[in-house]
Amino acid sequence: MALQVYNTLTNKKEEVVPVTPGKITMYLCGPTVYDYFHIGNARPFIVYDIFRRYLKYRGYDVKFVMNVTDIDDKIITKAIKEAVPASEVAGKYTNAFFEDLEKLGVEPADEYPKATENINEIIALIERLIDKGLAYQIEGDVYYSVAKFSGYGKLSGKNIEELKSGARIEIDARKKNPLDFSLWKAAKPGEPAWDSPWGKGRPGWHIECSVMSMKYLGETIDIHAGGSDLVFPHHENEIAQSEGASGKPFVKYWMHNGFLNIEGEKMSKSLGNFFTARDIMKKYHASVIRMFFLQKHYKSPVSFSEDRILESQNALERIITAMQNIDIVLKDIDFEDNDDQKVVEQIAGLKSEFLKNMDDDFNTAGAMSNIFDLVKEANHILSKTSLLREDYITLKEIRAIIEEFDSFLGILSYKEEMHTSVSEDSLISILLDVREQLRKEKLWNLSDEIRDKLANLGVEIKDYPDKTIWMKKIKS
RNA sequence: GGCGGCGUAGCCAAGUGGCUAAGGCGGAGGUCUGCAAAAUCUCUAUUCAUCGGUUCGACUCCGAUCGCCGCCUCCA
Repeated sequence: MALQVYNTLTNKKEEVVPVTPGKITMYLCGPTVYDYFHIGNARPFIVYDIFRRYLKYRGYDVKFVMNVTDIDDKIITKAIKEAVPASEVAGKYTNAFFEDLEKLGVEPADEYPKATENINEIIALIERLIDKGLAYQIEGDVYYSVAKFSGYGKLSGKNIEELKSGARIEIDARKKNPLDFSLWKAAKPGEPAWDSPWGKGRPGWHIECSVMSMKYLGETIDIHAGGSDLVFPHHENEIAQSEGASGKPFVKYWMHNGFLNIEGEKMSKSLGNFFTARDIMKKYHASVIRMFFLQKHYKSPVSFSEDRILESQNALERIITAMQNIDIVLKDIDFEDNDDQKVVEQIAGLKSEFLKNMDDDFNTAGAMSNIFDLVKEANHILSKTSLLREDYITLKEIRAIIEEFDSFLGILSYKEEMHTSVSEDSLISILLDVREQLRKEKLWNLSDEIRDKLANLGVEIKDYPDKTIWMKKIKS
């Protein structure tokens, strides 16, 4: 089955046919850097990271761009509050953004263009829109005239007349239409500003994504993604700007992820009901957070709570433990590398189920169940008293395939990074050596005391016939 | 009011017009183990919000009702 994606533009699942065969251009609306991002903001960063890597795994040449909005009302407000330059606020949280992304195991985008580094291009696009009669200038501000763009509303399914009658739209008497949005904002005293044909000012929020998408990926791109709250007005406005200027379709497939709710409400900065990703990661491994999102469909709303995260942690440990157990069994086995045809076919069947789910609008929740099918098969073999040659081959295959999938899932690092501190590692290994001696002498009281005390410190021990392994674990 | 989405076991969560409705977490019991942990085996939805309709047949399609959420204002 070919790769299918739910397209917000058509409200249907569609087969992905790239603009250029074999290549995928993908744009994700990035952060406004005025604060640390929260765990809800992390969702698109993680899920589209997984999708992008999956597309690469499937053989597409993927070019992925995410913008950084580094000039904006919120940044200015924060800068005033903290009595520092806006650029300092932006700089600080841009750095934090990259740090957190890396910790989340997100592969760097091909480009991270910043608004302030594309002012000339932004001005050029606004001029183009003015020339085409789609935008107009008032006292140093420039507005987009939505009535001039016939496709306005096609993404969000809204029409201009209905929107106009909506009570929540702020009326600015200078605008031709209340829905007209700003492309360029005249500078107020003390605000950061750039020279432009309309005087000193700064770009509106929507224009930068149009500029950067077209600049780095072309006038028509394959996938443009973001949270579902961006459908209107942000993405609607991007279409108006981009298609208004280029006359070409802006995006083939619009993808929108669902929200993270907390106690039934959307997690958001303005509601104040949020946890920053960096705080969550102090307590839970990034792989656990990825697992949490992987177990849900990206379009569904998700409730956040520590219980849910813990559930994901336990589920992830089932996979990790199986991988460790396979390693222990396979470690001393030397078998010639000739594959068993029956095994290969069986595993290929399980593999194709997984890929089928991923191809179906990135059904990661379904795909994860296929991973657990593999885990179950491996555990089943591991529990047998004596293993046949084909058992070893099956284990080897299962291990390889899960590792292969992890090239885009990014969850197996849980194991490795639970052992980060060298000094801690060596101390524990000494304790375990001692305990091993005690166990040989059947001094169970002492050996159990070591185990229990380590457990109190969050170091969990598992005894196997020929070795003992340990990992750090957070208990609820 | 308009637009979009959702309601599947104790919890999380896939899914299909028709064989036994995935998987995970949690729970119960048995096995294994010095004890733990891990693992394994068995059990944990005669039923998919409610009510109608279409159909030989629907949880899956259509309509209505109830409930929940998002967007319509900055927002992932």
